[in-house]
Amino acid sequence: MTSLRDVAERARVAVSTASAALNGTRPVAAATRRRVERAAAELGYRPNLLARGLQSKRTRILALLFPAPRSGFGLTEMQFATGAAEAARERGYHLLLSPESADPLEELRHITGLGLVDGVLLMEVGLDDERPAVLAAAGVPFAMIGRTREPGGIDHVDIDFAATAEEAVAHVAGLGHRKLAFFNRAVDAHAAGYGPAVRAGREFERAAREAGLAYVGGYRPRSAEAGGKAFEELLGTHPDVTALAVMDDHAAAGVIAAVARLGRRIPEDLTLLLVLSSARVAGMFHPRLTTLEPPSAELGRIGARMLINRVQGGTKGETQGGPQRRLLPCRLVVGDSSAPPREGGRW
Amino acid sequence: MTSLRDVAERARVAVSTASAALNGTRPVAAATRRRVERAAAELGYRPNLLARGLQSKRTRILALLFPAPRSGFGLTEMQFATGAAEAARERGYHLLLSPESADPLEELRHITGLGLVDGVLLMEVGLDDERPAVLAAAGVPFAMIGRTREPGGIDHVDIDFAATAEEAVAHVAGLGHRKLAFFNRAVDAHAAGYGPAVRAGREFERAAREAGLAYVGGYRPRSAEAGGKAFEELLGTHPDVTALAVMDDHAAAGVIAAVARLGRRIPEDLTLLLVLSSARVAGMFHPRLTTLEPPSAELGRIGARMLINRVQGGTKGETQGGPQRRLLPCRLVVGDSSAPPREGGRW
DNA sequence: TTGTACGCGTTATCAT
DNA sequence: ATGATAACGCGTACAA
Repeated sequence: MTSLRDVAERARVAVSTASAALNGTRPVAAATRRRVERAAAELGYRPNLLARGLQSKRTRILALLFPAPRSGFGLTEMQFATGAAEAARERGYHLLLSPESADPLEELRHITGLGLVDGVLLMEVGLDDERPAVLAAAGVPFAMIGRTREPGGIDHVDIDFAATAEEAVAHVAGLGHRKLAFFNRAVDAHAAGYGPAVRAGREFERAAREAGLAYVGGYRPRSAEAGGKAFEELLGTHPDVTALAVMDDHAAAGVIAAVARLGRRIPEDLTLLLVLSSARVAGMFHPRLTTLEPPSAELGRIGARMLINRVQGGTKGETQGGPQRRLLPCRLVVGDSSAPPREGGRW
Repeated sequence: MTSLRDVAERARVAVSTASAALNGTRPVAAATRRRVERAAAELGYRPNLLARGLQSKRTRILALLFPAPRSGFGLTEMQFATGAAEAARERGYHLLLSPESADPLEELRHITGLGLVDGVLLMEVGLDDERPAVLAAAGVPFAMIGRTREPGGIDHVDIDFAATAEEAVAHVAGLGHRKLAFFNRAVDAHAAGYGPAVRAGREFERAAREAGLAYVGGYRPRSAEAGGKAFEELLGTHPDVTALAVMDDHAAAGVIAAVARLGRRIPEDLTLLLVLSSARVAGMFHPRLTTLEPPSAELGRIGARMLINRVQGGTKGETQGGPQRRLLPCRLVVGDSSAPPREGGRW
């Protein structure tokens, strides 16, 4: 391991001069700087992050608190990590993947107590998540992908459910549909406060009403079987439904199967929207489903950037001011499951 | 940040004694140790990883080199990361997610030059991957998830394609099928040396032959459309095919659509196997596909453990010996796409 | 403009 | 068994 000392020796300057020359932290004669830079290049010098961090109290390492993969945990959730890692690298930071154990709060205290990370990125934030309070109390910079019920002054980036629902409703209404049903994601017992489910449900209902569409909600199938069954129930009470948005991949598969069983077709008899899933997954269905794809990697990227802003704000005086908030709509990817309703068609 | 010095003062001992008491690195009187431990607990002391790493030359941080998510990059690949992160945490290590840039080799030199990580975990290893050589030359401990053409003495964990193919063939043959076709994964131009595709292709052919089954290979559809087209071509030359294994999710979707177009059914007219995909994805198809699911998280876990063994082997004298190698078969998850062939059925 | 000296928090070495 | 002290590699006052 070649150290700054080696570089200094080779350039015939003091270590502090070498440091200054490379970091530009104080005026250095042009000639000297060049000697140092050349020496550093020749030796392939890399500053030791540990030593630098020990001294400067900043490691340029961020932690992403990663929940244990539950069911319903898909590709999109995982892309938070890749997006965040990329954005971090672009700004000279590193991302630590911190899997959450049984006791997330203890995990949090652990990872922050080590002095290893400059800040923490939270994902899968529950409406009543306790982690923000712990972090705030500990004085650790953090940002959220997702948000609590009242994010207040906390930096966060989340899906813009209102805009997403509006776009979905506009798409459906534009095709001529008059009644929209929505199958929400099943809430795990412990995750009753799952933000996306709550917000999406609320916003779809609101958007439909504002667009003058009849709306049917309340279903939360968690499997293909449940999806098919929910759909049949729905037809029992609302045989005039012609459009359905589903927020669960498996439930959508069940709906497709149910439609086929009934001898009907998509999209002729039903316009089907897949909500919060990747176009990659939607493309595996037959027909290819119209999708509202969350900008997962982008959420991760922006979350990381917010956190870095916050971390640097402490010293550099940037972004010192108010909280950073950002809401991103899903992208509507129109597939082969969207079509105008049949004239006077009923189930 | 409460430091060891604070603990020492509170326990009225020297810093070195406090260190020894907590780490058991040298004999300490029971009473003294208890005083130190109590002081540490009361102060909520956490050793500073940076300082420890600076001194001991070991950071207990591993880097997972993460390729830029290409197409064909799915949930299973991402589970390497979560598995590795979990295993690392269980053994007191941390996992750094290192996205690969345009120049992977430079990336490698960068991440290893920082003195930040004790070792590197490689994934998506190409048959002629250059990274192992770079790491070996740099003297950086590493392990691979996947393997090069000749892994030689390099620690690695990979899918056992031979056993996987045998299990698939046995399943199909056990149902009474006499002819098996295999649609391999499309190879990206730059990834001509993609191990899983090469090995799976070879092993399926071998396993079929050894089981006395006729075999048709050579197809590499990369999309749903291509999958459907490939299937129709296949039927043109081999109308007696009754079983098909597909290693690409989208291609499988295309095959399902093509079967429906032809007015035939799965599994009655075709037994369809999805290879190297998650049961979660397979469950979204209709019918639910029989799957050969790779043990992705387990691969990640074992890879991380191997790496940790290797890293610690340097000092502790463990695992000093030969290379660690481990091959894990995929898990056969029988779905609704498997059935005996129709009597005398032809396409 | 440059060099010297100290400290970050820890472990390791050497006395005691 | 314990305490003082020297590193680890770097940044940063302060002195020159």
